[in-house]
Amino acid sequence: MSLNDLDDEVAALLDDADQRYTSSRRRLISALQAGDGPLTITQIVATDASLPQSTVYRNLTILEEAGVVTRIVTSDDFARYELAEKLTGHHHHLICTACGDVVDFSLDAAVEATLDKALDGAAVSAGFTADSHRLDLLGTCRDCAKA
Amino acid sequence: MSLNDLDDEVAALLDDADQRYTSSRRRLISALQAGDGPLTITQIVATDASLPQSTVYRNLTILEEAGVVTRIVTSDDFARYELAEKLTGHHHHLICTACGDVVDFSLDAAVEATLDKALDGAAVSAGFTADSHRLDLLGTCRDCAKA
DNA sequence: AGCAATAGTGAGAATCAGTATCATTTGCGA
DNA sequence: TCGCAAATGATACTGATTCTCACTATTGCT
Repeated sequence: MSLNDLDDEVAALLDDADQRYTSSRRRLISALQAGDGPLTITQIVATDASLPQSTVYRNLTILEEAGVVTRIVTSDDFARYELAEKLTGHHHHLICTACGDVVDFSLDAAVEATLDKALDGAAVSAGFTADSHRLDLLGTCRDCAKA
Repeated sequence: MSLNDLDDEVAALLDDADQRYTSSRRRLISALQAGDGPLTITQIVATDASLPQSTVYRNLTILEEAGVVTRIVTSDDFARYELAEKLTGHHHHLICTACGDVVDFSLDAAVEATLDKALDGAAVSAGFTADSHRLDLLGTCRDCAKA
C-alpha cells in the first residue's frame, strides 16, 4: 500500500469513527509506517520528539478503536503498536527474547491455509468462535546472538 | 504426566536451580495443575486464599526462572501463568477477546510439523535463531457468545 | 539435640506503565 | 468571523507488579 493510499484509508477509518485526522495522528501513522515491526511508546517518542507522551497514548487508543492500529503485548513490560493488518496485510512476529525487539515476517499462503483449517477445527470443538490468529516466533535476533 | 511424576519433575527442576520445594510452591503448582489454562494471580489467590499475594508473585518468578512455569501475557492487564510445556506438552491458547479467559488446545502433529518447517525457513532468512513458537487463536468463548 | 547460617515468608511501601483530569488551543460549521 | 465541540499536553492519579525488611522455617554441622 502506497503512502497516499494508506493515508486515504486511515482518513476513511477515522471518519467512520467520527474522529479527526489531526497532525499528531498523522505523525503517529508515519512513525509506525517507518518501523519494520511494532513500536513501543518510548520508541515512538524517541523517533518524533515533538509528540508528547500523553498525546501518543491517547491517540494510539483512539486509533486502535478506529481499527487503524493494533496493540501488541509480548512479554516485556511495554505495549507495542503497529498498523492494523487490514492496512499492511497478514503477517507474524519474530520476537527476540534477549532484547525484546519485534520484527515482521510472513508465511506463504499454503501454510497459512493449512493452519487456518486446523485452527477452525480446534475452535469448533472448543465451542469457540474464531476471529483471527496470532503466531509469534520466539528466539534470538542477529545482534543479540553476536553479543 | 501423573501428579507424582509432575511433582518429581518440579522437585528436580527446583533442585537444579538451588531452590527449595516449599509448601507455598507446592500449592502454587497444584493450583496451576487444576486450571484448564493459564491463570492470573487473582485467580490463584482466589483458588487458594491461604497464599498471600506477595508470595505468589515472588514464587511464580522463581518458578519461571527454574523453568517450571511460563508467564503468558495476552492483551488485558493481567499476566497469566501455566506449567511449562516441558511438563504439560506443547499446546496453544484460545483467547476470548471479550472476557480475557484463556483455554488450552492442541493441533495435530502433522500441522505442527508443517508449521515448524515454515517457521524455520522464515527465521533463517531473517538471521534469527528460532527457539519456540507461540500460536494463539483469538475469538469469543461459548459463554461470551451467549451473552 | 543444639546452633548457627541460610532461605523463605508476608505485610506493607515503592515503582512505573498506562489512564484520567482539565485548562488551553485548534479547527470545523454556520 | 464567531461559537462550539474536539484535541492537546502538562500533570496528577491508578493499579499491577516489585522491593524491603523484620520474622520464621529449614538445612547442615558438631
